[in-house]
Amino acid sequence: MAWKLDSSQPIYLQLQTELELRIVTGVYPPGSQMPAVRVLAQEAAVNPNTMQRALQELEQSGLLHAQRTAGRFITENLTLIEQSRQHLAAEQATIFFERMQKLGYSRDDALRFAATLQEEPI
Amino acid sequence: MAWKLDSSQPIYLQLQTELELRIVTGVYPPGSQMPAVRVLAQEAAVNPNTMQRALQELEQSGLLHAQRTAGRFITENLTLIEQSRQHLAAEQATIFFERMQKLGYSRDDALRFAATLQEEPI
Amino acid sequence: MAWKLDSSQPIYLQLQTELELRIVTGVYPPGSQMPAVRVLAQEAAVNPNTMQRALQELEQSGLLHAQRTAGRFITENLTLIEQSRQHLAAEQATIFFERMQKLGYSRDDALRFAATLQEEPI
Amino acid sequence: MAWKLDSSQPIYLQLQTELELRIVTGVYPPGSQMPAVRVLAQEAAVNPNTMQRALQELEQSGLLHAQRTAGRFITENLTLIEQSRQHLAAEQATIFFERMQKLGYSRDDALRFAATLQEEPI
DNA sequence: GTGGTCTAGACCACT
DNA sequence: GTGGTCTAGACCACC
Repeated sequence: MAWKLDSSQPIYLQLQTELELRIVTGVYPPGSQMPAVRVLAQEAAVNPNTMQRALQELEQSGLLHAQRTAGRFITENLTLIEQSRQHLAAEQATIFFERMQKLGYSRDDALRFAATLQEEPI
Repeated sequence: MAWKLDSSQPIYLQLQTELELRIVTGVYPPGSQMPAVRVLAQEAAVNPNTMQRALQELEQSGLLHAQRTAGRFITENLTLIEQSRQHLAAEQATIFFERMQKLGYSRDDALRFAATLQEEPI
Repeated sequence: MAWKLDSSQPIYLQLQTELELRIVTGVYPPGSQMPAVRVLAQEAAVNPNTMQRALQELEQSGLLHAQRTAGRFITENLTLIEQSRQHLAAEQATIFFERMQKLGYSRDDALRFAATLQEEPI
Repeated sequence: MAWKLDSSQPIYLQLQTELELRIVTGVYPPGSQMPAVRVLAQEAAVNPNTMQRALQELEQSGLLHAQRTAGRFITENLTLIEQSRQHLAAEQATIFFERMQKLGYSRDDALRFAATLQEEPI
């Protein structure tokens, strides 16, 4: 699985977003066990500590819970997962609005512009 | 001025987008002279050849035109600049739609979601 | 059974408190025989001499009495055990008051505060 | 200043509690600048990363805020500090109740017992 | 094997 | 100088 990381943001935040995305999209289904920290870290080619930090932050949001020796598990709370999905979506929308504002589009203008786009506009 | 470059894309494409953005937003106003290649290259901390390539691509699009000895100038054709602005905007909108699709939002859903966002949603 | 020891206090005092707690709470019932020193020492992962010292101190308080060859026995004097229970409780209350005083609570304030706590306050 | 650490709990949690205590009791007054991470770490004889972790957790609670290059500052929000004081007090009270319960005292019994204690009961 | 903690030491951006 | 991030590698408790 692809772990694309860049230097525009701290790695642990990017890992956090990617993990959240995978949970929200069902790559890691509700109630299932997460791969071990060390496995994920190797996949993403980062230090286990960095991956651990990303996982811990997700744990605070309740999306994950760790069982000392048994591993980490995804929450079965679908409401929480749906909230997370909306959180990620809000993030994307905000980025979009920010960048459009740089180009001189108000939020309304940006929405109107996007609404008139053809399927493959570039 | 900031030149943030990453390795996710060829450098010259990132330079091109940044230059386009500056022209479109009036940092480099219509009809004015562009800074010299060497200056721009130093600012962005890239090889002058790479900057040269980005500028040449912009010449092809008509946004810039070179005058043998006097340097490069931004076009005075405002229609062209407006087209470029819409091109950049379309790029952003496409990125937005792609990411929202990953999250399970259709184009309509994405627009509806964005429209309901408050000012400081994150 | 858990023997959690730290370095904040002499080991034998910690052993003494733990043994007292077990007698008071009936883990070692009145009149019954104590496990052998060596067994206790191994459980707690301490030197038998250290455990021996803790037991001797308890003998002085009357909670235990040794019978030449047969081993050590817990007292059947329930009044003595009850006194010991109150002694341990007083210790805890004192610690509580000390820490609350550090936080700016007088003894009365501390009691009033504790009385208003809900079941799962943290 | 004393930094007493034991192994009964993760160090960063103990540091967190100690820092909270110092803020709440005015050792570090509202609005003032905290000593630098490296200074605190040396004082407590721990790794700067461990101290940093403790500080970051306090930052999440709002008790501190970091200014990238200028240092960390204690909040001026007295309400927040008072909340923190009550939080620490609730922690102590809970520990007290737990230990008294081990000794066979209900919450009411524990309070009644503590209320009858003389000044120097041990 | 698992997650959790800690240390040592490095580099970065910012001022 | 400051805080922030990252890595490498160690040890622990638990089962």
